[in-house]
Amino acid sequence: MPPSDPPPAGSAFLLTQVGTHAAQAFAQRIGELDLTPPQTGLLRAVAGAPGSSQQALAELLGTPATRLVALVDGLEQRGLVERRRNPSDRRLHAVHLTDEGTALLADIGRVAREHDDAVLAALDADERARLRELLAKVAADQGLTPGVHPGYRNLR
Amino acid sequence: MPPSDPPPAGSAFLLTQVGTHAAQAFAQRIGELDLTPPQTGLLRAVAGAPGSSQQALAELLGTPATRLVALVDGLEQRGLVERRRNPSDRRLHAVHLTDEGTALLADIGRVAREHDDAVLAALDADERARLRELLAKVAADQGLTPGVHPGYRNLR
DNA sequence: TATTGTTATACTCTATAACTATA
DNA sequence: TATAGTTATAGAGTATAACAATA
Repeated sequence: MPPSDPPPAGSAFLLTQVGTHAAQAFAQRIGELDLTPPQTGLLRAVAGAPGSSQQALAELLGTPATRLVALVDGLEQRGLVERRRNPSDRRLHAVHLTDEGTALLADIGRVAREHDDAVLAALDADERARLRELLAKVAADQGLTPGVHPGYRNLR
Repeated sequence: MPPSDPPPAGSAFLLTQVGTHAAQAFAQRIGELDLTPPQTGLLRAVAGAPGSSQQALAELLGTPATRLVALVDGLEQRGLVERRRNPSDRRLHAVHLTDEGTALLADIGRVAREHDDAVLAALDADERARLRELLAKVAADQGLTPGVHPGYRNLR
């Protein structure tokens, strides 16, 4: 008998299973801040490239511009981001974090670290580092943009 | 400078990112067989426990019974599964694979292996085994049912 | 009265297409 | 005529609740 049988459903199934679980757990946890995962991703994107146009953000996240409008609407109504018109090209809406948005981003970071610890509770520091290495290798090979969740991608 | 900085977004983010990508890639691939991921999961569940009632399947997958009705409907119309009434308790509908369903399951296995290879192309055999180990450890700790995708779970 | 399965309905999320304003 | 953003509309997927059949 070989030392270990081939996995019943494949490693990628395990990856999907655990990844989906992690996504659901994060959604629940970030819900405590009254945020959805897409909103959180947008806040992060704006923080990483302040003043981007909505077109640029849509391009970065890989989502239709129309979806971005609704997302920005929600965050703007809550005072987390603001649209600023560009005087030299009044078609553009530059999106910026407000002070409140910046403050919330710190809370998001804290929640994300708690989430990280909870999901990876079974692994020690070395194992987490090893997992991160392996996943980073796969992510790079698969052409994933660092920090951008593929849930925005238009698949049709 | 320390040997490695803490990850910018956390390892669990990477897990979610890669896991979501894997799920999307699988959805696309299994679409070639005119199946959705939920349908695929149900076919596997029926294969693993033939003759289960719809209630039992719903319980196993963690989904409302009403959703199962629609899923079984779709697969039954395509001749992949069949409902058999239990003569001793005519409320129950035992779900079984048809011959066609069994044949399709073999195709699903082939597609799943191709998917596995494509997603994990960046890793050699040892690395894949290590990744599988780490993910299995996390999955067990997080209480995930082996072989059952958490996408069915009712979260509200 | 309890349980299995079904149907009816509504809600959320997202995409496609038409529209407005600026250039 | 082209581009940024918006609004209107429709579709897929899923949940909740009411219902029918059987026990």
